[in-house]
Amino acid sequence: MEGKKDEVVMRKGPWMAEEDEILLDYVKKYGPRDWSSIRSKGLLPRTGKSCRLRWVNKLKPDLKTGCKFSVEEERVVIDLQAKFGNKWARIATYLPGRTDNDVKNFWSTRQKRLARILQTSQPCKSQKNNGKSSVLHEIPPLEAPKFSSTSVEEVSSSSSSKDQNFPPSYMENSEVIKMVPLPDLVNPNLLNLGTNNLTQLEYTPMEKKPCVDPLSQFPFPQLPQPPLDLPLPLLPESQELADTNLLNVFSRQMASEPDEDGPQLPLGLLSFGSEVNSQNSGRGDDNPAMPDSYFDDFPTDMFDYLEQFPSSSEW
DNA sequence: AATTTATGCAACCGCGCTCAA
DNA sequence: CTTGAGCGCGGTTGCATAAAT
Repeated sequence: MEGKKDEVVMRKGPWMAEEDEILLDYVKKYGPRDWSSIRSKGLLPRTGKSCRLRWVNKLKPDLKTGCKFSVEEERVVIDLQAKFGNKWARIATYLPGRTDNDVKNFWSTRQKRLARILQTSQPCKSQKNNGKSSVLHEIPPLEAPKFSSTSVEEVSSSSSSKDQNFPPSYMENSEVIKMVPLPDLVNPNLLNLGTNNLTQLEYTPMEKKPCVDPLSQFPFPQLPQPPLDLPLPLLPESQELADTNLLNVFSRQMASEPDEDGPQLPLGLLSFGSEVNSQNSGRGDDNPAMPDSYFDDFPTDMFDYLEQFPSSSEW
């Protein structure tokens, strides 16, 4: 039926080098627009959508393809996700060389990883962990965070008024992001990280740098010196640093009201919350870090991750 | 070494928005 | 004002590869 209308069967799936060439050639001639005319001109048996996607995600110049997110980039994503929600395209405008798809994939991978870590760190869960306990295993009981909630709020207030056309100046404005001190939620020593990794990191302009795996280069030369005179810790595992950053963001989110976009939930709190709240169902009363509204703002299906696991009584 | 499982990424799908006819 | 094409975005899926067993 539909295949007949154009007498050309639309191709789907992975792109071949020749197709890429054709697409690049088209963009050179006509610019990155009128994607559907690529098909109508008979250049490629691909939909305009597919062409556009290929261009945006793979062929556009200056993309950082095949390069892991640096810690700076991670931080930007985490903070902006907290601020904007899942507005990947918007977040990507702050990350030169990254596409919305990159950001989206990065985030979902991260969410999964974190969920996994938190699941394996459930205290009663002896099961077959094979001693590969996560660093989060030893996170102390949650206490009320003591920190200011400046960073994200400031970003909000300073940028929201000109949201519509604010430039991707996230990293050009040194004032924009200042990490607040890590709250007591995570004891950096237990994480074998040291406070200095987790606090007071400011963004520096992210001009084009050679693409390197940031985690192999820790500590990062472009980051300002840590405020504390703690010895630089050994980097445990790459992911752990990243996850600790995420926890840092969790903590800050807990201290600030979710914005209109609604925060996507840091899964970490689910785990922490369950432990804390099992003691006092009147959460929020005894535990200011867990206001009702915080949980109420989460999408209902976001607990799905954890629901797939047996209850503690089954362990 | 073979098999299974986990992970990351590329690409597709569906929805909603914009804008020209 | 309506409508339909084009486009952009966010969510999801499926595959390839890495890691674990």
